[in-house]
Amino acid sequence: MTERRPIVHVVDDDDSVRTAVVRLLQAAGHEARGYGSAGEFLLGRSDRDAPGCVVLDVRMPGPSGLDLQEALARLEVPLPIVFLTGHGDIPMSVRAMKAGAVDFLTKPVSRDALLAAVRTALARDAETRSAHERLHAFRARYETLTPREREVFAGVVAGKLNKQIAGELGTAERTVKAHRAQVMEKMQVASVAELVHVANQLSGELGGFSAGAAKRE
Amino acid sequence: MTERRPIVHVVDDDDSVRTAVVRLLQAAGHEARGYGSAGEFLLGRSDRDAPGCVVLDVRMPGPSGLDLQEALARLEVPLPIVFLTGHGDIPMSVRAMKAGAVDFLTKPVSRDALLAAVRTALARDAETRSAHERLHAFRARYETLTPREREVFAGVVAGKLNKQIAGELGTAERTVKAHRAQVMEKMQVASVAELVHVANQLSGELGGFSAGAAKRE
DNA sequence: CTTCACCCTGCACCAAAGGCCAATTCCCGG
DNA sequence: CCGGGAATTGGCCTTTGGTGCAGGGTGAAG
Repeated sequence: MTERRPIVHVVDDDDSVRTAVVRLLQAAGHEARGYGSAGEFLLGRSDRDAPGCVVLDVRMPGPSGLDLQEALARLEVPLPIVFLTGHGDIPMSVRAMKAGAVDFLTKPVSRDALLAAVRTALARDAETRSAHERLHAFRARYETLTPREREVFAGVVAGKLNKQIAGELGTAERTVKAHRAQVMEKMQVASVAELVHVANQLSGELGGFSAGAAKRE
Repeated sequence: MTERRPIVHVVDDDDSVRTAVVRLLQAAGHEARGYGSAGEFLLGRSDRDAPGCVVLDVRMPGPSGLDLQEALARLEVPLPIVFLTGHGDIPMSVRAMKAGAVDFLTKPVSRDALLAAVRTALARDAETRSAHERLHAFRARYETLTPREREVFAGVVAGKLNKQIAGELGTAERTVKAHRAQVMEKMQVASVAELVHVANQLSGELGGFSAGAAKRE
């Protein structure tokens, strides 16, 4: 895979703080880059979805750190954020944490605390990123299914018999078998168990089929 | 089911604040009870796992709110916590939020903010509680499986053929079929799809079988 | 010793799933 | 108008899955 080195983005309008943090991170072996404002950060990222995390000052001229957090949350794979501020208050920190921030540190921050938070953030990013990639492959395969195949897919995952599926779709059982084989082929799975497993993971994004009982009475 | 009314536990050493909060909650239609200390709360709960949530002051004589939070986290179904304090700081709020607190409010708190937080807490409790109960039933059924049946269970969930399972267990295919039927019976599912679905949910607690491919080459 | 739960197995039978080959109809874009 | 993908259906045959019936073995508990 593209084993890209994670990048720590440091966004702070205070030059001295920013460069100090960047150097500290680099000294600890991280790839770090500084930005003077939220806008600069958003524009300057060539690699839109490269792995990494953000160290962010809350209070800055222009868009605040919280605004930036909101913007980042809309990315496909949102970068974890470590807040770092000198003028914060409790409601602000709570809001940031509720919105998924990894940590909310106050200046002056200890070297260890910052590094620990960054490590946590990078770890979280790696996790969500790999989870996301795993699902991405399945979603891509699902996209290749024809409408009819998707219906059969749903039926199979729900534990229905070919006969039942055929009845519901108003077609012959033989047809369902054909589609079913196509589904297994396209989804690259060898057993119903695997198919269900995949479906469960995708369920959030595809509208639940939930494997609800077949309920043949 | 036991549609018990959720209870809001208010823990605060300040009598006036406590009674005020309790009354406010009761006026809003909640079942609320007050406790003067963490210890009093822990001892006074007859219904160990009744639904509800906790409104908690961080700074109290004796065990602090954060200590109590830690203690609650060890319960089978931890009660969601809304912190309410007059003497908090950012690190404290961050720590509380990281530990799963629903909100961290500062005194004086607006009536609406408190009620909103309590509503959120109760909603979260109801959710985790129902999820927990759902899994509890499955776990109980899984407990009734004999060792052999569990092995077959794992095999089936992994998408293996009866023949393969038989080979691995060193028994006849017929035997596997027998166990398999028992498993379906005991787990109260009608299809492999359902079984896999259940297994996926339990996987965290049972050591993953992950439905990894059968890989018969 | 008897009872009981658990484990194992054989035979037969039916239902369901899956592979192989082939053919028809519909509809879209070139 | 035509090629081609999608959807559909058929038949045929093999492998699996699921059930019923019957029976045997072992170890722990009463």
